[in-house]
Amino acid sequence: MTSLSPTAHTILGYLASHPRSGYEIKQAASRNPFWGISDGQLYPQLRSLADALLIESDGADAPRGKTVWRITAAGRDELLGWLRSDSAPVAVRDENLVKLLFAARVDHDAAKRLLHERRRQFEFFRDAAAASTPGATWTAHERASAASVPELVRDYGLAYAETALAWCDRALSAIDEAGTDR
Amino acid sequence: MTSLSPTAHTILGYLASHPRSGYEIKQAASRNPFWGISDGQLYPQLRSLADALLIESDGADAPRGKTVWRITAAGRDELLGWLRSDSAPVAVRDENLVKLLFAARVDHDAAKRLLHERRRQFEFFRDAAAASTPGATWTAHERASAASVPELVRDYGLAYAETALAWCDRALSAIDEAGTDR
DNA sequence: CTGAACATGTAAAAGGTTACATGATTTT
DNA sequence: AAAATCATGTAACCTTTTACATGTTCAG
Repeated sequence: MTSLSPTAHTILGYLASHPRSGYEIKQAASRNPFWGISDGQLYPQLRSLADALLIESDGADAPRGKTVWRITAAGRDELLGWLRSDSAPVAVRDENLVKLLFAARVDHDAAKRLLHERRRQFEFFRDAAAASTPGATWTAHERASAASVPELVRDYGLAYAETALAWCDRALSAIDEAGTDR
Repeated sequence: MTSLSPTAHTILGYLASHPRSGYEIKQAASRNPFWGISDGQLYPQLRSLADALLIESDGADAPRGKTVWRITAAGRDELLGWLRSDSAPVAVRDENLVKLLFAARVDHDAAKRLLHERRRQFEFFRDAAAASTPGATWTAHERASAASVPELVRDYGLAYAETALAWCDRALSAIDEAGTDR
């Protein structure tokens, strides 16, 4: 029936803890390295969630002409159903790594360049993950009932970044060794 | 002006080492966990690469009505240019992890279920990465000039999977501890 | 002879990004 | 007074996925 996209469900998830404006959802999402929500998608999705009666606004517009959205009971049911359904496998789009695979055969310097680029990318990723503590915006009650999952998720991001950075260093050494005897 | 998508460039990359049919590219891509190419995209992309004179086929159709494609000099230039240009940041779509973030507050059992699902996903991912040794299809000369990059890329996939699996176990213990005193 | 794997494609829809467009409020 | 940030939205485009459609060859 409803058949919402994962992005729509993610929006529902952000509203489950407390009401937020589109702008606030956007900011929360930008701190989440595992599911981005683009500008041009967020506001139309909010409309269609409202049309489906899964969220609603206090008709009264808050200070800066912003609209604060709140999840409905039906929205909570929808969210629960999503949380209990099977997830799509993790999908990674890693242009840098694909290039590296093809570069080695063709251009030794390009391979080194790519590994340095990769290091920069993952340093940025690590810093974003470190800053993504959603718990900071939660109420005391929410934090208490949440066990420590948000911290665990942050740690996952950090472990992922550290693994990637360590690998970059290993790969750079390996390539340099191979490069000395050309 | 060509302005090809990363997917088109990836196809070029697969053809750089040796000629292949669409089906063979499809298989190679399915073993690459870092850049998937879907069925409905591959064949149209091959057409447009051929129209742009970046690849060409031996008009003569091989055995099973398959078409073998080969990269042209212009295609090699295009590939080189791509390898040397900046890469899009790594993008991860991790539905399971996003759910987990929202599930903890709401449904303790759902969180455990998600972590077990995640374990299964990454066991599968690890096995796929272990099997993705593109070097196996290379000629001796290609392997010699490639340093050990494909092996490094495979190791990256394995390290990534192992990090994720270890984290699942840590998260499950943490959640179980929190769960005993509810 | 039947099923699995080989092999290539098309059409429609969904999903997502980018760029554009506008205006209010707060800080410097 | 300017710049930064807050705040919402639209339109066009691109990419990708899904489902469908078709036919061949090889192994059991």
